[in-house]
Amino acid sequence: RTSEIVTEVVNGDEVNLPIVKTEPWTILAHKKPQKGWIPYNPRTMRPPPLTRDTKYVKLMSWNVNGLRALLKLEGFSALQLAQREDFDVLCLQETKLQEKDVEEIKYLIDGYDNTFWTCSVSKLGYSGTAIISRVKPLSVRYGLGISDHDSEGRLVTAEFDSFYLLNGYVPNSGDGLKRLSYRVTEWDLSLSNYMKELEKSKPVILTGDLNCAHEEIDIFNPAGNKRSAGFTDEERKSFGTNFLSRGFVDTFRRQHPGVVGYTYWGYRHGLRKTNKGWRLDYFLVSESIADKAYDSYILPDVGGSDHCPIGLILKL
Amino acid sequence: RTSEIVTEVVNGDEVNLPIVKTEPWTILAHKKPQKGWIPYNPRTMRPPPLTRDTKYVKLMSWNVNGLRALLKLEGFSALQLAQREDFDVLCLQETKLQEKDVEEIKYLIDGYDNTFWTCSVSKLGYSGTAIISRVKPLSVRYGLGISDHDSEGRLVTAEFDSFYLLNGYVPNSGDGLKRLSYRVTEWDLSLSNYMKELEKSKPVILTGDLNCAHEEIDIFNPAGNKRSAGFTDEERKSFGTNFLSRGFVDTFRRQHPGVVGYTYWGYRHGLRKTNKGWRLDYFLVSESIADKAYDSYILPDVGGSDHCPIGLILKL
DNA sequence: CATCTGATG
DNA sequence: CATCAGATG
Repeated sequence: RTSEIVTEVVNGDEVNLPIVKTEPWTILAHKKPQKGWIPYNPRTMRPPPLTRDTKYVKLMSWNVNGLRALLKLEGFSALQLAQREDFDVLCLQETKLQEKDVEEIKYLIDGYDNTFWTCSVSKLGYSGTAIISRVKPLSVRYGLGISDHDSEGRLVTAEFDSFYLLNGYVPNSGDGLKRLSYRVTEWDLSLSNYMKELEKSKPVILTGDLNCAHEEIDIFNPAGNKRSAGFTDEERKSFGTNFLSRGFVDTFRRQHPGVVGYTYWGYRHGLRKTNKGWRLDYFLVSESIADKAYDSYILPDVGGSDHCPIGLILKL
Repeated sequence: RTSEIVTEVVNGDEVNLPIVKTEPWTILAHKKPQKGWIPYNPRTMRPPPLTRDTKYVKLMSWNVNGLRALLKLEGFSALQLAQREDFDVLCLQETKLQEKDVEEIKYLIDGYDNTFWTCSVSKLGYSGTAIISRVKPLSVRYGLGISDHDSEGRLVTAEFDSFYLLNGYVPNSGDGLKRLSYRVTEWDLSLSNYMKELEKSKPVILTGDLNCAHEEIDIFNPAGNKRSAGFTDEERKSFGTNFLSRGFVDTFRRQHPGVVGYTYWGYRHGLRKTNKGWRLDYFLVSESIADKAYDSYILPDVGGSDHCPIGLILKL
């Protein structure tokens, strides 16, 4: 596979963007869009850049659906993405790395030498996360600290001065919803308990693929997906009770009520071209810092995975 | 993958050859070539075409290493190969088709409507053979008629007026030679018994991937492969006792003593470019018709598989 | 270094 | 329609 390489003028220079240029934000692909819903368009809906004297941190999150495959993609460059987006921390999900692969790939972006990886030990080449940071975290922990839930490498936490950053890949409920009850009653609950525990000492940020489109606005065909993994009532309710009701704010939705912004499009049937997607990737933050979220954004034009990256600019 | 498409002038017309142009015949890749050995070169070593008044049949055999992959190869056309080589019957091995795939692919070459397929039922997507013929055979049988050996779809026999044509894919002895004894004591023996049985009524032709390089001349590095599947003493001896000593003639070797002609080059390490190969594919014929073998040849320039096609022109 | 399957999403 | 693994050659 080759990612379509698009040449664009950035700051007066011609650069090759290591992206697939689909412009999904031009399309609102809802079966019955409610009145007032509009498509997310990063070109018009992002606030102006912060000035240099404002202290802030830029976080990015991306489910890469296999990091080795992404890095092999012709035209893709992690360094270029880092330079263009200028993030301080990059959180990856579904790296699908084995522990033996991590050593080779560990320092994939120059200048980001603090990297922390989880790998599934139960199923090889499955799941996996990474936190890749410019600055050294105060501490790092892997998993939930509950060995029952930690064999699939789904969570890594980095502690920074003013917050804990959790990078999670929530279990998919699977075909036939065979893992739905585990996912909702065990994983979501354990994760939110863990977050509440951490919150006692510092604000918490949870990012990653939470494998749930919360409301009808977050999925292109709500009616047709009521029993699809990621949009069951059980998962949506769990999202509400475990995360939102316990004091974590969905930063994109707070910033953009009534805006349709997807972060995932299945590979099958060219759903990305017609913007038939789901919003599965989030930045949730403790209520106490929700007002510091300056911009919670989506980069729907970055290809190479069935998910696109999302970002959060947090004022400090 | 793309096969390198080569344009060449054939009969005054420019045609795109659906082939990988490697010219292995220019190289004699023997560790210690014995005096007098020369590389096979189809451009200089093939006899002149038979005139139109001579009755003959043209048989071709090819281990395609996955027929669906071959057909998907950009630049490959089965019809073009058929037109260029003008064979009457094409025998394939390692089609790797499942029974459910056969229906779609069955009539892959216009004008060759008599097609007969075997598929492995024990291991899906493994082994498999086909006979694809312009003329309708008098009868067809699948397998050896011994159910123990017939679950892997390794043999198909077509009866024509003046011979039986057997198309076989002999079991590989495997890593660690774990199947060596089965292959030699069961398969080779059963196959040659079956051939002798058929021979009572008509001459027999066996073609296909016999998974054995018979003599040192048939492999680029004999010393290094004494315990490799396909060149063990056991397999070589079995080739001699089961086939040659029982009255079947290796037509290529009889026509070309002292000529190094390979039909297989492992994908690893670019062995094809340096002509480091094996001769694993054969046309063996009953002694009674050996003198009618006008040309037993190899087409080392046809790519798309780790084996190349071989052919036999048999006068009738 | 290819093919295939089968699991997973 | 992608990723990955593992079997096979």
